[in-house]
Amino acid sequence: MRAAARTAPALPSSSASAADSADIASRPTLQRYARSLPSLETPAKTRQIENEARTDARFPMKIVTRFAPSPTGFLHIGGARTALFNWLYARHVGGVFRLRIEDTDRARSTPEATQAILDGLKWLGLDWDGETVFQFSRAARHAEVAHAMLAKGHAYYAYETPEVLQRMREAQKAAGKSIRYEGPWRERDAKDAPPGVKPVIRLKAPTAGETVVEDLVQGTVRVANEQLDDMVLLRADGTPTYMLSVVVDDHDMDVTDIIRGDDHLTNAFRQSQIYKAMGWEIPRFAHIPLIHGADGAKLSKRHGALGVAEYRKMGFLPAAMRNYLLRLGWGHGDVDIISTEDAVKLFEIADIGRSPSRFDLAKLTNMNGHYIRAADDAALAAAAEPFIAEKLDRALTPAQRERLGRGMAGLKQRAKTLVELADAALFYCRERPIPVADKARALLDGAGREHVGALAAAFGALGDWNEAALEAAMRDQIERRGAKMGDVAQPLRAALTGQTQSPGLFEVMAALGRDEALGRLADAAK
RNA sequence: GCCCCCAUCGUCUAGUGGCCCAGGACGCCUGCCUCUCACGUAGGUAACAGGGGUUCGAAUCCCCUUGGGGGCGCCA
Repeated sequence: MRAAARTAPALPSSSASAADSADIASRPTLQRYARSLPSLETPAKTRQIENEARTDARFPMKIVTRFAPSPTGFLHIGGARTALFNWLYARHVGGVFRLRIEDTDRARSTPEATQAILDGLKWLGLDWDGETVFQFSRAARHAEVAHAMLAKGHAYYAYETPEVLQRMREAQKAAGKSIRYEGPWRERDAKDAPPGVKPVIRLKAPTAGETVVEDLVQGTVRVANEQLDDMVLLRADGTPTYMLSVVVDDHDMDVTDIIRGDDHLTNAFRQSQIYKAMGWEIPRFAHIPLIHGADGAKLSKRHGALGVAEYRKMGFLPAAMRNYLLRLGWGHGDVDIISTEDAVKLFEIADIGRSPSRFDLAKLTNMNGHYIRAADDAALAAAAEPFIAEKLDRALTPAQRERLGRGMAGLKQRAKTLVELADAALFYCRERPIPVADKARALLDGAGREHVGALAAAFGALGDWNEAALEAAMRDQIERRGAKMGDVAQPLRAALTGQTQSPGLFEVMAALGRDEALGRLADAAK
């Protein structure tokens, strides 16, 4: 039946590498499916047999997932997670992950939003296979399918205007009835059509029985067909509705597994009716619970939902973001820290949870700290540099960049975001004389300044400028002066960094380098 | 209003009938480490929504209630 579907206009093909890996995907994947299916009852078995059939050499079974956002705003956290899950699953089974921009709503779609989504996915490191499909460009094919359904008797013309429909809905609401289309055109002949009204094409949906969706996350979900009405497939202006477009595109793109938000669960019923009407194979559905805000309310643009770009600006690392999003609704035992590499190995749809979760910035921040600490020093310095340059309002000099690189090991223990890291790193990137904070200045009065002066002399006499030598010299001075480490260390820190908090002193001096460190001490001892 | 989904610490979750007077992580509190701040480390706080069943035995299975969420467009 897949073959029959090949009448579609050419779609951009998937990447060659993905096609090459198709055979590896077949066997183990089947077993995984058996596990990930909600029950071992008849439907599951039937589905497994269908999968067997598709291992036919001409149409090797290949998993195809997709992410299909509509470009009406930025890529928010929920969309990002949906994309991540689709991406992970495709990579896990050696399948294909595709991107489709659902821009059929011409009034609300913008190129800026499309760009924001693309940028967000790239930043998150979710690469997709093949070319991006723009749904609007396929409108003619959607209309073609609507007319094919008309020809098969699975659809009909309906002549109500939007205003009439609106009144019908209001009447139903007032009468306490469920809101469904119950117009006369399902049975009436088109020749009775009122003049001047452009018709829509509606699906002739079954009125008896029930529609069942075998959802990989929610299990078997069924609804009585009398609850579902005859939805519009093609608008009066000849453009397709979402419900039609998704089905046609998913079919034409050979999508086998649809992982998407819970809010689409009821759509799945209607969509499977379209699949059935066209005689197309129904893909597997996995409806994942939505992410809510910290207060439990739906995450929306005006309710704490930020675009992925905002998290980037707040100094979160893509790897941390992926890990956090992964743990929102998916788990592998009780492990929290899971690298993307491991996630690709472990990700199973069967392990997706069924209950909604809340977005917790504190936990994301903690995870980000973990990834910062684990990051490579040079890579981290490069990632932090734009944040530092922005705070300084200038680019770093080569010398400052070197100090930053040498100081990174200590810096990264103390930061949970790149913004914090940049703040903490600022003193390495200042030129003498460095600005001194009030609290630090207070430490450089009287006794403090004397300590610094004595220390400067001792350090200046050192042959080797390294942490061990500096520490030995300092301990020696402390002993001679009959002081305590605590009394001497803070003034020294103030002189070196202009702050009261910093990485370890010897590390700071080593990273600063002899000339810079001694210079700063001299500045403070003046 | 009708339909669908969900329900373990404040949050993310482990748990698929006995190993659980419920484990981990974040947060919060306390101690230790210590030149500051962190990191690390030792501990503490805190949950099976309620009610009925089934069973020798229920966080786990069933039903009801309550609560939360989603959908019901010529939006996607």
